[in-house]
Amino acid sequence: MRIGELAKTAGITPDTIRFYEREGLLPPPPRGTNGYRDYTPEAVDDLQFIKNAQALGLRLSAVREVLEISSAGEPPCEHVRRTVASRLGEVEQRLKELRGLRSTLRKTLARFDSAPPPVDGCRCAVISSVRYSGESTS
Amino acid sequence: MRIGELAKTAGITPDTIRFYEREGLLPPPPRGTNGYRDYTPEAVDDLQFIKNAQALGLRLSAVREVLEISSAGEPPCEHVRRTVASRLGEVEQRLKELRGLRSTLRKTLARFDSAPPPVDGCRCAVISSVRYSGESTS
DNA sequence: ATAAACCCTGGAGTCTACTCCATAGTCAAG
DNA sequence: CTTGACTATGGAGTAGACTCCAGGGTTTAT
Repeated sequence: MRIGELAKTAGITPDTIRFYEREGLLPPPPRGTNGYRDYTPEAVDDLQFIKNAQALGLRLSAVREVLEISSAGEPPCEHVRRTVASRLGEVEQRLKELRGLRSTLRKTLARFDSAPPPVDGCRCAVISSVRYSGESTS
Repeated sequence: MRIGELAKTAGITPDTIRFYEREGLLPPPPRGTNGYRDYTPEAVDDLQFIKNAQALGLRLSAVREVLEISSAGEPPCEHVRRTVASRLGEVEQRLKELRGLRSTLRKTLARFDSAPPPVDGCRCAVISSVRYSGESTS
């Protein structure tokens, strides 16, 4: 099948597929005499694999690592397990941060209700008095 | 004071201060005859204000909005309140997503324990069978 | 006087995962 | 045959918040 059909089947765009190929995430398919990529149905699974990995919050670089190990003949499962475990750690850390941030935001909002009326030319007394507990935010 | 001293006091780098100035987040200070920036102690508060806003997870563009409103003579408090409230909504949404992702990751990890031993040349049965509930992840 | 440490500018690079573009060749339908 | 839909390539652009660099002037301490 051609790239457009594959894209529609996988629910992404041809541009993304070509991007994955450039990035080494998708094996380059054979080409027809016109130069068009000619995919086998396997490519759908390849793309689904990438989507699944992304759904776990893995980066494309992690996917590439897995594929490299895999194409070296090793079963990449142990590597994947470690990647997933490490990702879980990140997510838990992030949850902690966000809970702290939520608390700060709530307190900040509450402070607006008890804040003195704004003075002309002031910056914002509430923000100026923010005290935060967490670290990174974004 | 000069930029290096201000930077040290505020706990950031001179590069970041110049960046803020370029971005309109920090008023350009007067210059000495040598062209060096010459800050008043107020600049420390200005930087602290930015840091506080960032600690609430606000973007620099939001900070800039606040400063623009403020320098137009209006007290920006109501705008800030709405910004903070909206940010709280984002954070709560993100918490929801991350809890979903954490659950998926945990289930995925658990599946490694009950997975059949890896076969040579396999991609990774566990990832291939991921079923996710949440939407965005990153 | 000389070296270390500071300051200036404009501009490019970082990271991630795409997305869009121009230019051009190819194919299918009417 | 023309029109429109598809494909190809290489390269640039996006967001966000910096960070680093080259190439040059200045200050400070020894």
